[in-house]
Amino acid sequence: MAPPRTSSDPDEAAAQTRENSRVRVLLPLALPGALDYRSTGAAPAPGTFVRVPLGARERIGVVWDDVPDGAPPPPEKLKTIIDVIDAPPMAAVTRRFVDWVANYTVSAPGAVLKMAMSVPAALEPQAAIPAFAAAAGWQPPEGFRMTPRREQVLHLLAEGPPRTAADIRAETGVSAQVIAGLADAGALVRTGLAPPARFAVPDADRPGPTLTADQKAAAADLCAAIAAESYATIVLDGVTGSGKTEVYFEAIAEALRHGRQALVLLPEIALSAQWLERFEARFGVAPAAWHSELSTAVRRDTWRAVADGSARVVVGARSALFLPFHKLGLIVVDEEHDGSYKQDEGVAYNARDMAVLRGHLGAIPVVLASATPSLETVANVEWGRYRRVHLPDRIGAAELPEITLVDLRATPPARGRWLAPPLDAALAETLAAGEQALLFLNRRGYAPLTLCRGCGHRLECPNCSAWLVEHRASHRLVCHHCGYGLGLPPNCANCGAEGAWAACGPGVERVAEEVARYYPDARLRIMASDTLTGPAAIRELVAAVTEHRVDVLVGTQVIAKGHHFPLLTLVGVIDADLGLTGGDLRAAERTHQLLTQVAGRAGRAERPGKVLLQTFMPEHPVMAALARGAREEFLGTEMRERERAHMPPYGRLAAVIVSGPDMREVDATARALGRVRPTDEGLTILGPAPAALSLLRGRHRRRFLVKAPRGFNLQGAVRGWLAEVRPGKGVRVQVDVDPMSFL
DNA sequence: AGCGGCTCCCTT
DNA sequence: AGGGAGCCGCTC
Repeated sequence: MAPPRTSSDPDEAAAQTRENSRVRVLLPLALPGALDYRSTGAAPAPGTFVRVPLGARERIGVVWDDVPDGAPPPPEKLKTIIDVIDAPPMAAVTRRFVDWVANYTVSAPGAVLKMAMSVPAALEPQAAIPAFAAAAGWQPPEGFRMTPRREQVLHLLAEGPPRTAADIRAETGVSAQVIAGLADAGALVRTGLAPPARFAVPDADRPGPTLTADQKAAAADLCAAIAAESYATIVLDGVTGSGKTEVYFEAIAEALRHGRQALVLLPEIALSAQWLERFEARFGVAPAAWHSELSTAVRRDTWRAVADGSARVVVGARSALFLPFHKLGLIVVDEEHDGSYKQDEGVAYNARDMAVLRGHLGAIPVVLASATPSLETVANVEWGRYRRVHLPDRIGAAELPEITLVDLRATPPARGRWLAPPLDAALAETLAAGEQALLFLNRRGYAPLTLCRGCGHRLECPNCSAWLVEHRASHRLVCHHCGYGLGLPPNCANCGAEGAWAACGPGVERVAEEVARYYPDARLRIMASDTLTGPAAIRELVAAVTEHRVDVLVGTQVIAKGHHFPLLTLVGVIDADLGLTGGDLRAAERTHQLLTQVAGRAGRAERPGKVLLQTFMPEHPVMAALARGAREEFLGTEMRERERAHMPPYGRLAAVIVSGPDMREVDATARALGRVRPTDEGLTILGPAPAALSLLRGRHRRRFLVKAPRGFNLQGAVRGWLAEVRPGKGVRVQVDVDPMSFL
């Protein structure tokens, strides 16, 4: 390695360092930080995508602008950047976002970068479409015959831009031979055309549905925030059926008028057929969609279109947050309370909170929409961090449905049935009136537990501490955590009894069986995530319900999400207590949200809706609040409870999960962590304790819960703590900042 | 996350 | 000695 050349000329010295400079490159791998490379020639600017050698292979990374951590590697270790990728560089705001998310979630920046580089194919050179252009200054050579057809083609191309052979033929009617002949004569040159835009521009000024006075006021409020072009988080808090979607559509329209892109996050994009219809009704075209089921070609084109700004509105699942927006002007998080915004595997992040962070970094407004805002969001409004825009009423003549509790102790269902007499009667009445009913049970399959009548042996998953759920339609017993499945064994493995299996408890299939038996004429459908595979199936079912080809819909929580069925007047909740068991501190909040959303499916048009909640504990605060429509009261009580326990949003929480295939190794690592737990003032570390699922996918799990006051550097403390212990063989230590479950 | 390189243990 | 399988640790 040649020593740095000393020079008396400062300019020359500067040129020298630039020409052989050290460049930080972040790779989309779970490495602890960026790596240093040498660049021949001028150092590429931060954000540039570069191909670099890594061990024996090559990877594409991004030139990063962070400061070296620890001692930089000696110059002789540096390898040289192979080449610069010809793609728009990663924007500074995206780079900062990656760093912030990594920091917040206590994960490797490269692991976050991987989410922001999820489409490697988008960085490859874009294939141009072959086309012809008129050759500049071409003169007919000796012996060239200028036929009318040839002249026609030359005239066309002299006037306009290059065209494909197919376009030339379509516009002139000449044959392929004419074009080839002109190309041979040098009159036309082959060139490349950029592929046509995949996404049409939504029309912001297309007249949409007429808004109510409340909606107009709320929309004006959001539009003012867009026009300010600065950060703000606005909570769009409106009851189910109040038309929140149409309100934030106006904010999207305003962002479009300002030449900006808009991003809408939905909890489950695959289930949002109705949302897409409403978008098209308002803007005339479909938005760009982003979710896991896109084909690779669509994914690549969408990524590029987001990067070059031609995709103006993107609707997507949480991963859409990491798309390379060119000029983002608005983020909407619809159903912000929804648990599916939380990613649990890999980088554990909550897309709602990271959306707020992204808005902050990009100086753009963020809209959090919900009929049942999370306690965190309610608290942030109270503390003045978020602003609230309220829609108190349903639109049109629709009223919020009346919610009645069915006390299962006073009026239990008949033996072998799940519908108690009051719900059964209401269902009969609804069907007689020619209206639709929805029976809600948040449990897939036929029965959640199968046991042997002979010895009480339970069928459990070998890889998880969970029962196998019977799915009668597919004749299988399935683990809902790892996917393990088997057919029902003929004999009990424990006592050998034959055919002595007893199905315990109901799932949606079993409720549907009961409806089919007692209401043989009712047209019945089941809606659950495992019975509806793919957007087409969902679209079909939604259409069937909307067109009244279905009388009774039995479903899990997938039905709670935003569907609008005008003829649906009865909602029956089979087991309202289901989410309250287990003692999680968030259980009451989650149950209140879920049941409010489910109840909100009833009576969304002219006909009034009715909701019956079957419960063993009608006096429970959640049930009482639902029955009285006392949301604010419930939130107040719940908030005081959290404050008393120093739990979120009044305290900060992180879960540390230690997992591995060998229980002794897991326990050894957990105990080692326990011994060196930090003792900072204000910090409490509980554990190690068996995690909620102490065995999951063949891995034993132990868990710590780290509690800290608001404003405490929780991530710093956790990072420092974990760095002190080397995990045992096969053991992984994962951090979940702001866990959804407090258990 | 991969991949080389290491060890360990089995085979011949 | 030869060689394959699993695991550890490095990657600028």
